[in-house]
Amino acid sequence: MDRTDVSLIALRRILRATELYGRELAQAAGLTAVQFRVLQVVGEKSPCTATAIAQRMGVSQATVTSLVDKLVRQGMVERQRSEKDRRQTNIVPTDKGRATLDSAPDALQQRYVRKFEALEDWEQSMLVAALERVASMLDADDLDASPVLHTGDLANAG
Amino acid sequence: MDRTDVSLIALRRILRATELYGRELAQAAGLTAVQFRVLQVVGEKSPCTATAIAQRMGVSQATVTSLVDKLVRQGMVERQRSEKDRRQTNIVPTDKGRATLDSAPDALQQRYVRKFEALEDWEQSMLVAALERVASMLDADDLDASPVLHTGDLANAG
DNA sequence: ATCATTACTTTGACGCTCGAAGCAACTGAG
DNA sequence: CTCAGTTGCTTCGAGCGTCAAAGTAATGAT
Repeated sequence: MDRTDVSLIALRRILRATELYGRELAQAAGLTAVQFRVLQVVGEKSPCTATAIAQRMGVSQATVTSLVDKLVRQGMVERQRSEKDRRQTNIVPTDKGRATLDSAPDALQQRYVRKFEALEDWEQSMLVAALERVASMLDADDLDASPVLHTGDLANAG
Repeated sequence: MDRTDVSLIALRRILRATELYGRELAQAAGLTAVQFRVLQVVGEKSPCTATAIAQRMGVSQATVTSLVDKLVRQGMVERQRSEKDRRQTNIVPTDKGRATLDSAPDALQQRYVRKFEALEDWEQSMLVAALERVASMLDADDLDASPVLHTGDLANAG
């Protein structure tokens, strides 16, 4: 087993961990992974249009509509007709939605952040350099990326 | 933006890249990401039972049955009753299935492998150490991990 | 023989995803 | 002002992935 394989295995462990994390998270919140992800996006930038969410998540508008429907039905978010442009619908989290976000276990990300911040300064630098290196080795061109871990569809967890 | 955020963003880029890769790959092969993943697993360990695939992929047997059905319908794999234990069904790739595997673009992994192997010795060591570090920061307990990149369901890519 | 276990398939239900088509509102050219 | 084009979102219809539960078949232990 050469080093290339070892590095691929480590990558796979990373993917796997985030995948499982998504399911865990969703289950704990009573939502699916993707629904939770929408809630996260809405929570980050509160007056948030459907199109913005779609672009952010890399899915179609139709998909967002369906996801938002479900979140509305569960009282997590609300639709509000925009005053400026009445074609737009702003999607805002309800109190319940915010509470869900705050109380989400966030086990994985928390664990990661805690461990990361416990590292020595030079170790942090090394990890950042390595991760960015790997990222650039993997992706051709780039897109927005926010400091929020999530697992995409992966997750069509049923 | 502190270093923790930077590291999270890099992680997200990695996840995103592998996610997109899965779709690309699948589309090129005329299969979905998950179907292709099954084919990969079958290709790796050829006499392969449904249960083995299910465990390897972290899904239920029922799901594997449904996925294998689709691969059979497309002539990618065959079911063969085991001689030893006639409850078991061995799933083996057909010639077409092997051809599909061989000719799969494998763009991302190829790109990664090529770049990784072009690195200096010490750089490889550094990356491996960093990736394993991150992996251990993310996953609590571990499971099998093979040197094959993929994106799980995540993705229920439709 | 019989009962429990194992391996797989079937069934029914749900979630995610999309493209296409539709509706409502805005915008710009004339 | 008006009409055509564009934009933002929703609805509809369809396919895929996923699972739990129930069913079938074969093995194994007693």
